Amino acid sequence: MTVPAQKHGNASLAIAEALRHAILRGDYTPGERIIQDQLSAKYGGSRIPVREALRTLESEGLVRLVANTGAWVASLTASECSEVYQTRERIEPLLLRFNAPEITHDYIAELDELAKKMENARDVEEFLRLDREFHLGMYQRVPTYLLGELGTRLWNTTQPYRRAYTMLVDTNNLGIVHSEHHMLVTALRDGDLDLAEQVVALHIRRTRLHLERHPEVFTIKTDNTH
Amino acid sequence: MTVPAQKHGNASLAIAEALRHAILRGDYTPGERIIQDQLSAKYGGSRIPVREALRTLESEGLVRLVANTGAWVASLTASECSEVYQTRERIEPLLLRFNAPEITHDYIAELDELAKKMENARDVEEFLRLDREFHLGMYQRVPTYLLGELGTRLWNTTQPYRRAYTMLVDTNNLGIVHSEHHMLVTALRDGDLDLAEQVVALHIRRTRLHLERHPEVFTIKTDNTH
DNA sequence: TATCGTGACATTGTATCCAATTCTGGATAC
DNA sequence: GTATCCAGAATTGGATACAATGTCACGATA
Repeated sequence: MTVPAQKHGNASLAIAEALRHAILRGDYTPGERIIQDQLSAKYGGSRIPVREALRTLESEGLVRLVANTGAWVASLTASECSEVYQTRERIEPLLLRFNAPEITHDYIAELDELAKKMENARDVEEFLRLDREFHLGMYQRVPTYLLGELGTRLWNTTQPYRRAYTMLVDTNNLGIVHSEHHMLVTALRDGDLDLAEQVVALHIRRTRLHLERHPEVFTIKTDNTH
Repeated sequence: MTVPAQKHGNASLAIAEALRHAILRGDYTPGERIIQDQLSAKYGGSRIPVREALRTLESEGLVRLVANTGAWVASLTASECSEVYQTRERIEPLLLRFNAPEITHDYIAELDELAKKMENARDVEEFLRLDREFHLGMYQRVPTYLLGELGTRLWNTTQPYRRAYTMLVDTNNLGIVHSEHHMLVTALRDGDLDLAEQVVALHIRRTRLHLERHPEVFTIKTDNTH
């Protein structure tokens, strides 16, 4: 895949976007080494924009850079992941509150639709896509200075483990998850923002506690952890 | 000031550090344009490490980059600053909880000392330095994956406005601030972590409400805002 | 007078080359 | 068999040069 980079001044951006997508898609495993030359060959260009793209992704927590040594796809330990989830537990309710003015009746209907589709998701990838759309979409109704980015970052860095966990429990054993989604939709429909905040926090908290009981999810990374 | 950068692979780091310090120190005003050539001349080197340093600082929220156009020292509007404070209100109590195990009796004594020194601070700069040490020091007892960095970032991006606000109200009109600091020390000494969390949140909340009543603090930026 | 090109200039973005550092694998010593 | 050390290769970091882009003053035109 060669990124055209038609215009000058967008190569690093385009590479960052492509690599971010590839990582979230699961094309790379956590802990995998990234070689600048390989990326510049793949996307067509010199190593300079690749280096800038790696810096960008590092700041998003998706890549880990070590001076004079190299870059790796970020990997989390179980306790680091737990920390991210605890952070989400505090941030996402606030994000919901910021976005509340634009969570209209029409949009709540869309959320309801998404929640139903998730129940019938055929495979893990479809479930993950819908889950992401359900949660992150809700947080992007209103433009924010940093909360939106922060929420996305927290979501992105935990993506490989969410995938591994979802595959572990299988998509039809997610009853509680679906209940919580419907509870959230109901709370929003009732205009009960305090309850909605609590449901979001509980949803994240319960998932974290589940994850903490499955440390094997965190062994998918390759051994070149550094 | 020329950064030595003796070893290969540290120039961008050194430049980032120097520039970060300069911004926090107030050498640049929010909204000020940053020219890559000027920085590379100042710190001695080519523009490549300067560019990487700018990317790093952008990810910290201290610099704003626009493709093909340039870089500016970050500036906040009143509502953006309010958002940062609301985020701090949720994050810092969690940070306190993470660090609690290492907030020993000896360290609480240090905090008490800092709180007292702050009451006798001669000028604004000294007050700001002590205030930073009091709050951020408390959050760096235990190494974290991202919470520590996040707390520092939220603190740093609001630094120019904290300075402007402190100059506005003068250092001897900060009675409530000092009371809150002592309340926090007391709560920690009593081992009442829930109360400590609440004091931190209230401390931030009250400051935010004060700031919101002083929009003139946000007019210090130069006009080339973009 | 206000608005819209238009050009030169300033500044940023990228490629190429070279230097510095780290990594690898095998030879040697114990 | 294991550890240590030392080339050589692989890889990253940085400097210079040039291309692409944006800025801004200036003048033409309505």
